[in-house]
Amino acid sequence: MASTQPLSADTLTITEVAARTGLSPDTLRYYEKAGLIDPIGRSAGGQRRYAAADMDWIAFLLRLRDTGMSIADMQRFAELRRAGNASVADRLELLREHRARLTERIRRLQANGRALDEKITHYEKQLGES
Amino acid sequence: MASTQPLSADTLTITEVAARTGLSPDTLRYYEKAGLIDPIGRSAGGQRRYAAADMDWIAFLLRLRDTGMSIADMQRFAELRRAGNASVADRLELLREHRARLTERIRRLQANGRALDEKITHYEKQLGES
DNA sequence: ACTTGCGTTGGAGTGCGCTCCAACTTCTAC
DNA sequence: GTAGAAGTTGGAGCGCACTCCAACGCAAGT
Repeated sequence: MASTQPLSADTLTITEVAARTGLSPDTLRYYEKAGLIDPIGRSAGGQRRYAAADMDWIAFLLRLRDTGMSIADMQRFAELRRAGNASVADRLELLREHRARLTERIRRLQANGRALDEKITHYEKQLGES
Repeated sequence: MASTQPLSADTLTITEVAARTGLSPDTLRYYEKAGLIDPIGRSAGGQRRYAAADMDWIAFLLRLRDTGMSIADMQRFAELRRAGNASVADRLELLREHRARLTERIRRLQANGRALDEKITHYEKQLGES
C-alpha cells in the first residue's frame, strides 16, 4: 500500500496557511499560544500540519477580527467552543451582540462618509472658484 | 462698557472641550503637541482657551479618526491645511482617497456581517433542535 | 488671604496586536 | 548523506494611540 501517515494527507504547513489566510506564521503561532486556535496536529518531527477544520475555524476568527472583535473577546468565544455543545446558547448571544455592534458601527461609518462627501464637495467648489 | 478680554468670550477650557468631544484633556494636549491641532490661544495665565474655529477643526479630525485615519495621515492633512489655500487640491485628493478606502471598508464589513448572520442562523437551528 | 481645584509641562508608562530574534531541529531535494 | 530551506521554542521588542505622573502655577469662591 502506498498510503503514509493519516495526518499528512490533506494538511497544510504553517507557511501554506499563512499564504492562504494573509496571516504571518508568527501570528498563527501567536493565536495558537493565546488559545484562539486549538493545538494544531503535528508531523512526526513536531511541525504543525493544519487540517481543513482548522482552516474553517481560522476563517471564522478572521471574520470576527475584521469586524473589530478584540483578541480577548475571541479568546472568550474560543473557550466557549472548547466547552462543547452546552455553550451554543452563550456563543449565540455573544455573536448577536457582536453583530449588533457591527450594525451600529456601519451606520456611523456611513454617516461619517456622508459628512466627508460634503467636505469634498466644499473643496471642489473652492477649487472651481480659484 | 461691560466687555472683558477679547480672548475669553466665547471660548472653552480644556475640560469643557473634553466633555463636548469625548476626548480626554491629555489627548487634546497630545494632538496639539503632535501638530494635529494648531497652537490654541491662551489666557493671561497661560491656559488654553478653545475658540469656535478650533472646535470645528477638532470635529473634522474626529471624523477622520473615526473613519480609520491614522495620526500620521492626519498630521499630513493638518500640515497641508497650515500651508493655506494653495494646498486645497492636495487636500481634496487625500480626502477622496480616504473616502474611497472608507467605502471599500464599509462594503467588506457588510459582507462579513452577512456571513455572521448565517453563523447566527446556524446556531439558532442547533439550539432549536437540541 | 486662603483654599480647593483646574491647568501646565516634559517625560515615562501602558495595552494591544503583533513581529522579530537566536539557537536549534526537521524536512526536502539531490 | 548532505545542503539549504522551512519550522520550532521562549522571550524580547515594536508601533500606535493614548494615558498617567510629578511638580508646579493659575483661577475662583468665600
